[in-house]
Amino acid sequence: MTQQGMPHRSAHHADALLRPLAVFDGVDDALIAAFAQAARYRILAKGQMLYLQDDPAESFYVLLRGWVKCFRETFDGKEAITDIVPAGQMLGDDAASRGHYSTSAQAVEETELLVLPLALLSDAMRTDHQLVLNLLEQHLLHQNRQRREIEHLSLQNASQRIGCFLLRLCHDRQDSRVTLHLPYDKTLIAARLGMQPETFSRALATLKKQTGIAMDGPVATITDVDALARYSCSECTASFPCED
Amino acid sequence: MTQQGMPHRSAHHADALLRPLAVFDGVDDALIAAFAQAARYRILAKGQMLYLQDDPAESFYVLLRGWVKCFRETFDGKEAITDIVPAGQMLGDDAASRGHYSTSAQAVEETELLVLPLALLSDAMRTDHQLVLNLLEQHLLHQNRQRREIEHLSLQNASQRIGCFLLRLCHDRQDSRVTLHLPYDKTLIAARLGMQPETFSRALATLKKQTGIAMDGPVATITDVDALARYSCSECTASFPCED
DNA sequence: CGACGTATTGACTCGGCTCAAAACCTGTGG
DNA sequence: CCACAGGTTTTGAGCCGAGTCAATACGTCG
Repeated sequence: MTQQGMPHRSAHHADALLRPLAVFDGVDDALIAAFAQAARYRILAKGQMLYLQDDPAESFYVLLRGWVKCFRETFDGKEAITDIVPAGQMLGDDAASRGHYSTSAQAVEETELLVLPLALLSDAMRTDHQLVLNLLEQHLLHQNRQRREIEHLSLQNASQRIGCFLLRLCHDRQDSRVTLHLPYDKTLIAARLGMQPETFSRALATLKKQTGIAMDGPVATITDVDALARYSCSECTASFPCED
Repeated sequence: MTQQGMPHRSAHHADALLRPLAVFDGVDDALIAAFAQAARYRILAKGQMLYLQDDPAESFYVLLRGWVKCFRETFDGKEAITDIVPAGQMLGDDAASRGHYSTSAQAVEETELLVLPLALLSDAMRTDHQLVLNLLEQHLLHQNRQRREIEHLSLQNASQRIGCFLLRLCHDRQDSRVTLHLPYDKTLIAARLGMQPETFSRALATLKKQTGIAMDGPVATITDVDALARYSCSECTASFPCED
């Protein structure tokens, strides 16, 4: 048994990692086991590409640790980030019907993931009803998040978008005072929110003045969550606890 | 037989209208018939609301004629348009799992539609595999379109967004010269593209100068489709025939 | 014709982008 | 421990695209 440090050797481990995923909720054990059997383990270094937009797709992925940036780029090198996927999420599964990836994907930092054959997913989708229902459910959630992005880009200014981003990091906001660690670079957050790093910096400064938040490097302290919500969500179509 | 002018009386007619929809592709005849039986016919006047964001949902709809604007609005009345649905499309079906509508919907002009019970859809989703696969497929398409919106909002300027909008109206562009009629008001197009009417007007003027297009009221004549594509798509992540 | 909704044009403001420089931070090797 | 190199973040100055407010043209329908 190659137990410690090498989960890739063990279908048993992969099984335990796959089972909690939302897409596998209520799905037949045998099917999950089949996926686990076929799973390969892989580590990406920071900045390493996982796949390229329009590449023919043969695998989808489950992130175990780290972050992956999904983006598309124009001919002259500008990029639009469509998603930054956290650990515990599935990635690239939307290629199942299209046959090629709709975005490029790159590791933001050192990242562990499971590699799974897309063909297996396509096959399972043909027969497993629950699986398809779960996929549909996930895509609806994703769609709502995208809808929110569009609203924010056209209605909110830079400071409000940052505020909204911070609010979404406060899941546990029964407390009015929250301290949290930014999940990744400010530069990357800026890109994610569709603005330049300089703009991010300045907008964050005004956000500090307007609402009572304080920053110490990558650590934000929000003294009054409600004030932040009032400021950020005033131009938002969703009322505060910006539901996912 | 109430044949002409009153398709709402006839389940036979509804059947013929539902069958060509992408979601019903390959679906059991009996199931389609069940939907047709339950279908009600309705006409909306221009400007009439179909449903409101966050309303409990009991129906979904199939547009037969006209256009419906889907949007959400902020507390102070600004609105973000998320979609403008053409005839032949389904509407409000995403409420099946959530139980309430995620946007408001309003008729842009006089609009005919079929009203169908959402409960029937939910039931069918529980048992009919093909239907769920079709729904998933449709949502993936929709998601790609939304992704494109996000890119455009963050990368393209006003003129390029308009150009891209026009290009998407030229499905049949083996010909380099195309004449087309704008599907609805310029004001509405402007809102759809996330800009003010004034900006739209000015941006369209520069687009005329830059590429060889001409406008006569709501009729656009594109003399050189390729030139328009070169101008509009230079900041786009998709190469020209901006696939749907 | 007059009235209303739609479209354009003008003058001005302002948010965010660009280019450039400085301030920080973090890790590395002497 | 310090010096240095690399990346990240901040600050500054100037510019440009799009929003705003206001006025004017254009259509169409009564």
